[in-house]
Amino acid sequence: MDVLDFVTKDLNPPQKDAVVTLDGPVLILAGAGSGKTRVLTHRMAHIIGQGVASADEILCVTFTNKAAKEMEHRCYKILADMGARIHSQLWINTFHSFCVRILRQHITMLDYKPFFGIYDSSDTLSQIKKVMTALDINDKMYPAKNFQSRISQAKMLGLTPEGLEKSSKRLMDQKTVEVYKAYESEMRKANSLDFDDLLMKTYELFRMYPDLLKMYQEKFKYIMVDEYQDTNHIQYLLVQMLAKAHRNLCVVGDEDQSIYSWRGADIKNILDFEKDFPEAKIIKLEENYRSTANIVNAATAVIKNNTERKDKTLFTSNDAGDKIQVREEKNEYDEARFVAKNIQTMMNEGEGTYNDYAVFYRTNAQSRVLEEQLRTLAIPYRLVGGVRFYERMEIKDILSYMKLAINPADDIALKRIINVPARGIGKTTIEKIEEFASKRNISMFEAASKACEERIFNAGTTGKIRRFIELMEELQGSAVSFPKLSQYYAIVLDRSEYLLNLKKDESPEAQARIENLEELDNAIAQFEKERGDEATIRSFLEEMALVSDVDTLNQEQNSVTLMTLHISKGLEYPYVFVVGMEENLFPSSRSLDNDGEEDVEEERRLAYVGMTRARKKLWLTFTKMRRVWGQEQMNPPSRFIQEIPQELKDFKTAAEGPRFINRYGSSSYDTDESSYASPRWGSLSSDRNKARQPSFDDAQDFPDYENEGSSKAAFSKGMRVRHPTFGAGTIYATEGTGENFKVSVMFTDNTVKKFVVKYARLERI
DNA sequence: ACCGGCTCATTTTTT
DNA sequence: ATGAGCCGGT
Repeated sequence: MDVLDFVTKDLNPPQKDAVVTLDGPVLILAGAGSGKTRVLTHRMAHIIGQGVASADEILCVTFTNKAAKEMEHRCYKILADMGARIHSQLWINTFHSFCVRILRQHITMLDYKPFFGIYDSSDTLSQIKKVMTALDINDKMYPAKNFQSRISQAKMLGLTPEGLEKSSKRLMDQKTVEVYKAYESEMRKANSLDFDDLLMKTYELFRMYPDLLKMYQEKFKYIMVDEYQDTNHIQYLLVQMLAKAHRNLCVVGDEDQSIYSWRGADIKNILDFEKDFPEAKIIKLEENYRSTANIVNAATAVIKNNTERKDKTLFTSNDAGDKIQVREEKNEYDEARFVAKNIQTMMNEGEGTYNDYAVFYRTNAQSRVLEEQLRTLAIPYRLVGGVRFYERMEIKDILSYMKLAINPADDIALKRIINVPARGIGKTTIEKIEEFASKRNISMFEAASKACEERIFNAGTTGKIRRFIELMEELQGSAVSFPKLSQYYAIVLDRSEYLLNLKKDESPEAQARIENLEELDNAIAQFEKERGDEATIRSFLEEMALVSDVDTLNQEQNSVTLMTLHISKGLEYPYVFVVGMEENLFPSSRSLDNDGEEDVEEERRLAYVGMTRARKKLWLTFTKMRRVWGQEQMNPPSRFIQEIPQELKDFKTAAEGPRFINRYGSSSYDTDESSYASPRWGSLSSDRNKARQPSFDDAQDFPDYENEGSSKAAFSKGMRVRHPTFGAGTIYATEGTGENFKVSVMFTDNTVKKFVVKYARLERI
């Protein structure tokens, strides 16, 4: 069988079209359950199988590690089935891991040291607090969280501090600019990047070095972006930038499943794709293979109420199946019991396994009651989301030891562990070190060491600090001499006396922490197994920063899944309960506040996402009364329930008193209360890696790229230069020699950028 | 340096 | 209702 037959067999016509159309921009509007991943993987296999491009000339970007892994797995599988040989690695990444991959190679061109650290949002927040202290900004009047989100928003728009300054004139923004600037310079000192930086710096890199960009533009002959409706502006810019040379950009998404505008996703990116690429081919995948007809039709009816969407209608040839079960209960306890009882009953009737059931809710707080009721009926469940593994205190602590050992400039890591476990180095001492460090413009680690030499502290304190420094120096040494990650982990646990301290403590919390550290040990073992020689301390830290949940790695117990509607995207279950379908909860009251219809539309998309997760049967429940923040509230049933056509739903109530029956116009409410009337129950490596990866310098594909600019006439202070992206400017500082010769240029708009002359296309003017 | 009580906020979550 | 984070007292 030839490649074409192989990759298109068992596909419907639009799917086939999507797999076959390789050249030019393609927009695939993929409805829920329409076989999107299948199309993407087959398309990749098609490209590789036909030999149009090799595996490493295709860039595929997704949003979550999970999606990337799944895609990679399926892609390798079909390639193997096809008998295709792959000679290089596939570039299936999340946006962030793609950027890390680029930056790991080229970040020195942005004047960072090669092994930058990655800060998660809590590290970022600490950093912002640190900066605010230095700037003497009151945390009460200006909460650090606000700055964090503003800075993040700016970065998602691709705005540097200077860019932000120009773009806005409002008062608070002036402060934001100030904090942003200082934050930026602190991050540079710490040689670390936050999540937004990963995207932003990559964008900057490509803007500063057009030749480098060109190399990647030419390398990636085909680009595919999954979940395009969730891209934010900087991601959009990156994609546009990379796709420029070949214009072989294929984006896949569903505007009806855009539920992340509140974190910067811009639905316009998908809605306006045809404006960006007028020659784009539009392919709609509208046939749903997942759900019963009743579910598909109900979801379709709901989403039809949105105005901001493309013309796309989901259909299915599946059986009608059961009607949507709409259920009213008295309060959230009864609602939870209804869910638990139904699962129990169905399980007793032999309907699937616990894994087949999922319960979705709008807010995390709703999970508690559900958990109680499931426990009461001894139904195993697992909660997805909530506190993430790597965000747990003990995990972050130990990782901070490792981070600091590798990057002594990481002040945030140092502050985290200098007195954990307690070493008698108190708040005052830490503040003094911090002050000392900022005065001399050195890292806190250096400052601590200098402070000891210069007898800044009394003998006792000096001794304590000395011991900490010695510990860290030892760990720095071990990082080199014990290259095996698992060994190193054991050393850190031991030498830091972290584990010892927990073992002394006999509280159940300490016990749980020890278990988590064991879990981390397992994760490390797993990581070593997967990566082999590449399982270095650095690659592990990177993995921990970029991979969300270790929990999902192991346990495969049979249990009911509880999660928010947001997390449910991309998943499917035979039996789904969506609870709390009430106005002001879902749609949330916030979305109703501003009378903008936009916000409600996003909630509606969320409802659509939730409903379309169900394969066989869907329950939607609401309550007459619910306790929210200690207050009893009565809310009418969600508009989304009412938007489902009468004939598709089966309404029952177990709540006495006035009913919302008229809102439904439903006549059927044989309450079936008997079974629920019972009284309520009780409460309830660096160098080795370098050698392996082809570095920027030996990019043989682009011979002229290398030579260009490298031997240009010397640049010196005061010289006027022109940069292809930023225009004219003046050199006001130079540093380094030979390959490392760098110049700082101030452009006409007062922005300053530092270039590696060898790679920047600077022209004298 | 540590603990305990107080205030406050509280959609949604990835990386 | 609940938990996290902060301030102030010991």
